[in-house]
Amino acid sequence: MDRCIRTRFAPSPTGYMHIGNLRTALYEYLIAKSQGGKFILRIEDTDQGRLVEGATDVIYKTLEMTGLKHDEGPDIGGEYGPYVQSERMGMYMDYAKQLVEKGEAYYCFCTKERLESLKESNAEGAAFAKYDRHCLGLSAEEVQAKLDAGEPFVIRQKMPDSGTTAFHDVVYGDITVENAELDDQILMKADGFPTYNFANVVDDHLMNITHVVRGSEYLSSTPKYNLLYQAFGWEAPVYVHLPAVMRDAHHKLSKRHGDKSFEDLVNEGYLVEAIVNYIALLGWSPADNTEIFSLKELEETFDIAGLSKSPSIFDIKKLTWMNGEYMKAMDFEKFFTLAEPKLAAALEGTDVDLRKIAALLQKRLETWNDIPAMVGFFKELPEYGTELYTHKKMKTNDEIALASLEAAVPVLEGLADWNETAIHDALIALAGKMEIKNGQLLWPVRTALSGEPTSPGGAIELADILGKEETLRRMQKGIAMLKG
RNA sequence: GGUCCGUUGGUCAAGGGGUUAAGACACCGCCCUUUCACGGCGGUAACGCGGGUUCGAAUCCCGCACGGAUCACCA
Repeated sequence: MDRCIRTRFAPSPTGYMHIGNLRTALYEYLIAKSQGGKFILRIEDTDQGRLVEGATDVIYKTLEMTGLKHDEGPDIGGEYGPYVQSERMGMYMDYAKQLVEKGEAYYCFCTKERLESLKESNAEGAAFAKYDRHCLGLSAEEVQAKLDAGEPFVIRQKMPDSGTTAFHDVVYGDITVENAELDDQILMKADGFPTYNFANVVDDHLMNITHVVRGSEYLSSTPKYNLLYQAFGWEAPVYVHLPAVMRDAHHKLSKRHGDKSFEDLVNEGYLVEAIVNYIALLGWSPADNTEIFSLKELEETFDIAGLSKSPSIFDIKKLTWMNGEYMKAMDFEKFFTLAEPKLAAALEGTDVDLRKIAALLQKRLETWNDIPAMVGFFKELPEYGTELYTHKKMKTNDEIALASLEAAVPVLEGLADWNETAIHDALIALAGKMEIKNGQLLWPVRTALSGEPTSPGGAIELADILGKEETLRRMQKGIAMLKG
């Protein structure tokens, strides 16, 4: 009678989608979907200080763009709502009181000042100070009296005095800690709101979450979570802790330190599919060596056993490579549709054939943002030096280049039809007649036409796209430079 | 500092007692080619250290080192 798997993505609305969070969402989605389960979105917006306008929209938009479609959430409802944590605030106190009645939690009236002094007297270089359970000994009458007097209070979880707590994590295996290490953590704050840990446990249980998937930074607080489930008499979820996504060996990826968010990558010209594919492989590997996966294929292939324990460094170079693979595999019409705005912007004011340029670009483009630099010369011939005409492999130098260009001009001038075939045939014939290698003729032409050391396409393609008039003009310019 | 976790090439990683220790990115070389790229072929490069257990250890055990996480009335 295994329950249907339910995972949840519980982001706080910060206004952008962190790559690490997106990967967590992806794995949560895949764990559920690979086994026919449900993926739930819960917005954790209780951090009043960090509220950002429009931030929840970023979350919806990202899930939509990436295809991580949730089955339940604030925007689409579901039978376990509300799905926005701030709307659930009324429900936690009752659960905390349940625990008090069961003797699993207790009221604490200690002032912040007392807690502070506790820490200081305890400090000894060590930043660790357990609560001394000062209020645990209060009798029911004493508690009631303080409550009646309106004294501010918190509710603390009563940890076991001895023994150990063990739990199993799907990624990290069995983990055991001494209960003596555990602090009587606060469940309900003096303002009547639950702490994050407490709200999480209650929410996850109420939403029937079967697999709690989160960053490994929660590994050390998981025993407390587990004890909470036990205190309630609830079945604990399956835990799946994920290693961090790093910027380098020492630092997690962090927006604050300039690392790119999901939307930054999209804005920099990366394809959503490639980003998803790449981050799927950051911390997970399939049974075989496949690397290119659509989301659908991931849903079919994903296996929790492929998750790794150690952190992985985000490598933009590999993402870039993968992005190029997606570009190449794309249907040309789709590629053109996506590339056209960038092309049009870069080549505004010219009448070159954008489709032809796009066709040349598709096999060599890695990100959309590379487009302007690659095609700028179509609009305007850049300043360049004649050293470009010397190319060892093509066996060219200034002298050969000049001869080639001077010979090519009249040939091209005489062409009635201006198309790739005509240009190709004319130039190849000319090279034959001149008894030089094709490259010795074509390299100088390509150079004169582009003014760049590299270009998306060779002499023939460039001449075709630039048109007869502009081609000849640029060749004359080259001739003048070589003579000068 | 206590506790927990981690450690295979520069990066992602497979491999979990016997392997020439996969594959991918990056890098380098060669081929193809009108440049670059694409594509093809090839190359450089790794089991943190020290002890055990074993006929045999990257793999199991114990130490150590290094790295990370955590120890809030933050989430």
